[in-house]
Amino acid sequence: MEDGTAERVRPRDRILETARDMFHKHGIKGVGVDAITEAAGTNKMTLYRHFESKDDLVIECLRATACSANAMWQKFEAEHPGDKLAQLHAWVRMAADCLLMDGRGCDMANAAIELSETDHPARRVIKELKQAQRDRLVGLCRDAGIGQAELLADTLSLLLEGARVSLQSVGAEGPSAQFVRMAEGLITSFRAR
Amino acid sequence: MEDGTAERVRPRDRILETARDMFHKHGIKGVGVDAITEAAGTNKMTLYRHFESKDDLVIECLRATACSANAMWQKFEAEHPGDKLAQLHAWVRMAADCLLMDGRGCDMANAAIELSETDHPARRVIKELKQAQRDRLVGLCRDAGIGQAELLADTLSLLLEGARVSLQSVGAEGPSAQFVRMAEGLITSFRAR
DNA sequence: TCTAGAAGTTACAGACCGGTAACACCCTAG
DNA sequence: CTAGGGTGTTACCGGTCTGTAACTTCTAGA
Repeated sequence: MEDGTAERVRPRDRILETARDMFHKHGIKGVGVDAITEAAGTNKMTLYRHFESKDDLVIECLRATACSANAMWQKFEAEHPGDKLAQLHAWVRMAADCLLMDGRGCDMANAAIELSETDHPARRVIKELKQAQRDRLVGLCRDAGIGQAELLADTLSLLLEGARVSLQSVGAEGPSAQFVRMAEGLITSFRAR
Repeated sequence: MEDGTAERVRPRDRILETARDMFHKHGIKGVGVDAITEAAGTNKMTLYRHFESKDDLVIECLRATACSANAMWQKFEAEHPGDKLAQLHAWVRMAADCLLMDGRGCDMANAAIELSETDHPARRVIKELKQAQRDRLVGLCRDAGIGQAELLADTLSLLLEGARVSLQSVGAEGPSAQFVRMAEGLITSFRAR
């Protein structure tokens, strides 16, 4: 029986999803493997049968996050096929929504801050995934016909990254409240050049 | 003997300075009080005679950081007395220098990310100190004769915050490398309005 | 020199952490 | 029905963490 309802989720996936959520909310060093497995309705042994170590689990969580981000990008393309400028505005809207909904920032950035050891295995992954996201945004800006595509993409990246961390330190009434206005203003300004 | 050489530093100050440095480099949850006291050439009992708890020490460290930031602002005023626009450019230069020199981001922001518990005592302090810095930058922009002073100040804030975290996730070759160009461009653009 | 308070030392409590071993269980494919 | 792999359970290891107690040593000031 292949279980058409698909109700039964594999322990590995449950652990991964639960860990993602808990790492996101409480930070990596803020949750232990015991808490994760308990919340996932399983146990520590099962976790260590599927993941080599906590660090390994962290890395898999980051990859899963990157995968979700990919889905976002595909949604942009699906909703505005071929219209790169509309996709760029959709990116801004999505970013703003994340700011409003979420409260906690980017998992990769948070992990990078928390895992300060320069040789931590997750650092490689974070760097490469962040780099991929950057390239994607640069590509989008370029395809949208913006001259200084790299500069706009990098500026938007920094603005979003800054907004996410500002949200956590100053709060929602802080500078991050103006994110959309800043981003849209920048796009207009770069398009006029 | 009042010790004119002032070589002898009080244990409390040694602990505070050492803790600041270590928290900055390795994060709050990344260093224990034992490591701090050992590096400060003292012991745990002395730490707990001067600070109620580790959280209390963290808060004092953040206040000390804010105090250092104040000194920066006074330096701007001293170097460019009355010339607010020059002080704004000095702020950009200082921010860029910090990015190049440091590698690790803003202590307050890092702490906010690490201490995810919403009721953590340090959160109040972080918020109020960050708010003060923001107000200061807004005031500088306004006094420099910029129309939309709040918007420029907030944009610069987010850019710097973003650059600091981007530095830790993507690295020095990432978007943060363009910080000065972005900031100067923004100032020019806002002045033209 | 005497004294009081600050600082150092050692040991410990109690909790949590990541990770492993041994064993019992269940469920599904053959 | 049966075999075997995935899973659950319990107990444990060694280490680290914050925080405290009791005691000794140092040092500055009268």
